[in-house]
Amino acid sequence: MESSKDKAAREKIEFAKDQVIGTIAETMDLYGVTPAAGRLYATMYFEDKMNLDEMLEEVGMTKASMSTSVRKLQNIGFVKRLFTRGSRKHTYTAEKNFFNTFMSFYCQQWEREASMNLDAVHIAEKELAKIINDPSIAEEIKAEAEEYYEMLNESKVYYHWLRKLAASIRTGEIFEFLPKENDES
Amino acid sequence: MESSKDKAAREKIEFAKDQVIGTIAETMDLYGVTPAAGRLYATMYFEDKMNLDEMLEEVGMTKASMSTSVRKLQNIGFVKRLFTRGSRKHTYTAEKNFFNTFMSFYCQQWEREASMNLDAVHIAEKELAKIINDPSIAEEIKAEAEEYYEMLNESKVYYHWLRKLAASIRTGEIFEFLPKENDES
DNA sequence: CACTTTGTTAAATTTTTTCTTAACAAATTA
DNA sequence: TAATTTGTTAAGAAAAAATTTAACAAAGTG
Repeated sequence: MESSKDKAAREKIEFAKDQVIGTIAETMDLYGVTPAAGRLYATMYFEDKMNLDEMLEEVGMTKASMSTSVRKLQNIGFVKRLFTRGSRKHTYTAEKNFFNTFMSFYCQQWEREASMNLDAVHIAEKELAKIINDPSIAEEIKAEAEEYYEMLNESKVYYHWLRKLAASIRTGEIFEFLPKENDES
Repeated sequence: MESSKDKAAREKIEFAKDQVIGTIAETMDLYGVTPAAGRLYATMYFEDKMNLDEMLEEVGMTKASMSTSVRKLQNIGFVKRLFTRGSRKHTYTAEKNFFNTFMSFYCQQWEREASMNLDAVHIAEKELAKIINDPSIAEEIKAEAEEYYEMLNESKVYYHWLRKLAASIRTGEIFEFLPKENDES
């Protein structure tokens, strides 16, 4: 039989894990996921791999909820499906390297922001250019169109920068400028 | 009287603005704000300055809603209060430089993520260290504690990197590595 | 200092989101 | 191929969030 010291130690380990699981789950709202998905990822962080039945056991929610949560986590790159042959159950594993989850999530997010807004800016600029280049339009109106055109043109600098940032994170180039370091400071 | 060409031009300008307002409002969910706050910021983006009454006029929502929205936008650095003397009304202006809104929002967010998780990691590591350094505990349990300790220690590299990233954005250093550029590409 | 205007907050309502129940589809096994 | 297991999806229930109404507080004005 296990000594009472060992039992206490196991409890300490669970306490330590729960501490981290709690904050990860809490901060997962930053990644736009539901509480269920947040708790699931935080739980999986300490597990090698899990299938749906283990998830509902550990997290204490329904299978449907785990199914949708795990798919959401896959979409943002926090969880990967493992292809295990000879088993009906699907197994998943959490991405435990936070640099990878960071990259996956923010690059996706920034790409969405940049492309959506650039699309809108292009459409708007085309309309404004028509006005600016039409000699028969009143000067006052043209001036307004020019002002907005200049604003939108300026905003493109930002969206292109956002894409460059995403690219340099994806390629890992950014770590030449901002290295991953072990030391505190 | 204004010519019909000029009227059409004004409409074109409104169309162009609405195109951009629409997508900004739509992508504002990335910044964790309510639809009301999103629409408000998008509207303010094309205005020099606004007071609450102008906001509810333009956005078409209640004064209470504008009041809470504008405060939320202030918190994340998207809107600033202007101190106008000699008027009872509060006036606000939108931050129109997206580099500044980016900086303000993400630095705040990343600081929250880093500090919350580092706190939890420190607490957890202290517990785990007790087990690792206790000679009377079973090896199997110690091994587990060591495994988790190593994971958590590794995760600190990420959180420190996140803070460095935030710092280099705040100081503007990052633009030496990733310059703001005017050209497409 | 009473009066008016402006902005905030709390309570109630509406809307949206999240989660569960339950029916269904897909895949595996016997 | 029938039976069983597993995972998904749609519909409904529960919970949470956003917005409005309305009461209140704060600040400026006459």
